[in-house]
Amino acid sequence: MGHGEEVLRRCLSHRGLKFTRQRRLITEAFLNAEEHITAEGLYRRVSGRDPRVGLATVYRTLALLCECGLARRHDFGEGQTRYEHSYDRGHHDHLICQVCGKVTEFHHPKIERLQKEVSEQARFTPLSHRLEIYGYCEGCSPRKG
Amino acid sequence: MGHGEEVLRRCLSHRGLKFTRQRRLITEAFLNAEEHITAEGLYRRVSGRDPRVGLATVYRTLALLCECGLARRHDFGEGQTRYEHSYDRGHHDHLICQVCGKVTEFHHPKIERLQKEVSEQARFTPLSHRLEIYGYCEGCSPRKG
DNA sequence: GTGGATGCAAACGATTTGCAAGCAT
DNA sequence: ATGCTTGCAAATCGTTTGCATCCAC
Repeated sequence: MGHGEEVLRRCLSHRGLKFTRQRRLITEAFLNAEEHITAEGLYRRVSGRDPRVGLATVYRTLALLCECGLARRHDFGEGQTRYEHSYDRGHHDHLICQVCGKVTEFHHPKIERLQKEVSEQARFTPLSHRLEIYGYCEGCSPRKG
Repeated sequence: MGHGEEVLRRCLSHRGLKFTRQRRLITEAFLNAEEHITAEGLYRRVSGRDPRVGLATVYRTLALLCECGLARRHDFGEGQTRYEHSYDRGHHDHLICQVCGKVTEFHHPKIERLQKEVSEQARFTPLSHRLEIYGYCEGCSPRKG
């Protein structure tokens, strides 16, 4: 069992919740899946291994993973939520290609620092943030070639 | 008639579309409403003046306002889209209070510049971006008082 | 007059929930 | 045993769409 599942197990037992077969399957599939997976996509992956797992359980488990700090929700404007791994990963932001949908991550400490400055000026206590840059990735740029 | 409506009228006629009573009512209500209004909220406002306007038309008109550059969609994670005025307004970002839901705007040129830098490094062509900082506004801060 | 616009209700798609049965503790 | 979990189907909720009628041009 991977370390991520161990985290979930602890988080569950701490709250008097159970570590079931479905939760293990879904968590394992999630941790091994591509970043930024969809609930549907994860459901399809899990169904491949065990067709008895329901979509509702995938949603319920993803909610738990978020609460335990193993997943993070993202809305990239596609009409459905994407979930990304957040265990043992530093904070990062996203470049989103409007043509092919590719999502690239980046991290920029200076931007983070300036965000704190802005918050202070507004007497605002920042807890988290979300920075998304939309445009064309290298391959989809119209001025390519 | 305000300047914003004039913009819509031009944008419509340019595409062979019509400037109807409903579109005028909805646009006027939108431009006079609070920033960051919901389709439902705008519908309620418009219904007050003319109960014959349908919610579907509000949605359809908001889509037009977005296409004409008079409105901008935002998802603040409430489960419904909010629309903000974007005519004659510079770009800005948002501080969102997780307790009371208050949205404060800010603008920080240095952050914008750094975003361009990051994009260049990734060979990404930025078209727009979205920066949201979530936390506690002054009044809702737990360390208040 | 004509093609776009409207209202209504039905359709939609992602997500959530009620419930009886199942299973981890 | 106990009560949290599950699958299923039905419900929800914001948003979109089909269609007959209406109206700006």
